[in-house]
Amino acid sequence: MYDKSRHRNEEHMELPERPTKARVPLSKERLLRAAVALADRGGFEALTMRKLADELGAGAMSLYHYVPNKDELLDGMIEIVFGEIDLPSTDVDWKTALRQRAISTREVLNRHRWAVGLMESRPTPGLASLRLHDAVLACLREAGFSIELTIQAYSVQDAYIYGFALQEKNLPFESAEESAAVAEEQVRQFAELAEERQLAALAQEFPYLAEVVAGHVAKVGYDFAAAFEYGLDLILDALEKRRDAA
Amino acid sequence: MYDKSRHRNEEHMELPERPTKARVPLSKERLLRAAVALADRGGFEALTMRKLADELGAGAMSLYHYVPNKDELLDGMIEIVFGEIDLPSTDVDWKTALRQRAISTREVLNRHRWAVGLMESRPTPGLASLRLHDAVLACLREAGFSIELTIQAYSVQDAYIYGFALQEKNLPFESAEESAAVAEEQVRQFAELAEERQLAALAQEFPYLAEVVAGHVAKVGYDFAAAFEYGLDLILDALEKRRDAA
DNA sequence: AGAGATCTTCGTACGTTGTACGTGGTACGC
DNA sequence: GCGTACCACGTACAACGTACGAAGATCTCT
Repeated sequence: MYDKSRHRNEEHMELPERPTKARVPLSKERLLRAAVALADRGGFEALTMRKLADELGAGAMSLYHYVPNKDELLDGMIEIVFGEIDLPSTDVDWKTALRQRAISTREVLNRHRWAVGLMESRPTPGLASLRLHDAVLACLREAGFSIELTIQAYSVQDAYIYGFALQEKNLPFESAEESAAVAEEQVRQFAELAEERQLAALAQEFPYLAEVVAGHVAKVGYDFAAAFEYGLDLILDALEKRRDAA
Repeated sequence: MYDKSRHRNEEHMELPERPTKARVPLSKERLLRAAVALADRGGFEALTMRKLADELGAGAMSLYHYVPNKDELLDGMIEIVFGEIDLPSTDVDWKTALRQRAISTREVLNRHRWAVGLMESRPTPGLASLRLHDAVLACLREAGFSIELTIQAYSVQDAYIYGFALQEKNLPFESAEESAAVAEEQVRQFAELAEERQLAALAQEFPYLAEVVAGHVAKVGYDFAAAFEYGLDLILDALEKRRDAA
């Protein structure tokens, strides 16, 4: 990093030392943003108090002036993630609005994969989280869903969204464009296992799996965004029917 | 635990020392079962190589004779969990069969909450996992679903099941019976936040959230099993319609 | 029976983590 | 000038995963 032991201006021939970089004061805001960036870049296990401090050009213990412990740091980071999710619009019909917020949620969770599995589990929701919850509930209630059906609708949607994000969590690639990589990966897994059992025997033992992998995924690839929206529409349409049947 | 430094039968006045407990030899099987039990009891963070060794009356490094590292230990544990999930029956119609395996999956994931978030993410699926995947695909294909629709159907179901389990992951209570506890918890969270902002202001800022929490959840409680099955049936029925429309 | 050889067990030690504690420096009121 | 905050950080400790190599246990072959 840089030499912390040097004195201020004792040696007047020193470099100007770019005051902007070093002089930005620490703050909870800055901590959280740097932590999110670090986790995005290196994954959850790269988020270490020491590494985060290094990133900020500070000592590890300095962080504890702004955050009581690592758990609260995580809470703050999750609040940032929740804040990035689009609230359902009030200008369009409920299905379009909820569809959009679901897609937005998936995008955000794909940007911050470390957050999947932490967001729903935190015991104390923050303001951004509450705001989002309230907006979604508002959208459903104003669309004529009963309280009971609203709760169910929320439960189904969120389970689906977070479950889908969970499955995408540690895919080897980043964006859905290079979907052919999935096929390669799948096939490679088969090949790996084939070292223990014979490949033919494996395809024979799991014929339907082989059919799907070889016959479809490997051929046309797999578009996660499209798959997500298919299931999403399936759920939203079904919810609408339940509402109208009541 | 017990005194590891004692010699075999040097001191003949020793207790019979229950040979069954201490004499059961270590084995990968035993490791995995003990590890699952430990994680079930104390949560994921309680699963430590040292604690696991203690549990087995062994030294920490002894474990590494049966498992190359902790990650492979986790893989083995996850295989056990997958093995506990009921395969879809071939004797009943597809919807009943898949309904049953979904319910079984939720139960298993509720028994082993530490596994949620690990199972889908492992890069190398085991045999139990493959067996389950194949059986589910078989069920759908034989019910007349096209390959494309089969993939979609699988994706939607699993996303929903794992997502639901994720939401249940760190609930404060174990079984769904004491569902009133949820309400209490929810209300307590409101009360906690009310220390920063006023309670009335909070209910005013999030009116729909307040309506749902106070107006319904707190009154009738929340039955997770029923909610799960409601969403599950919604999805399965919708899938059936898509199949018949093709 | 004795001598390797092989299989299991484990003590010690290292590097990394979160963080308790106390110390030093800077800023600002009087 | 002198406290009184506040802010930054060095050191230290317990707990973690695990590399290394040395013991003990068991088996094999003569």
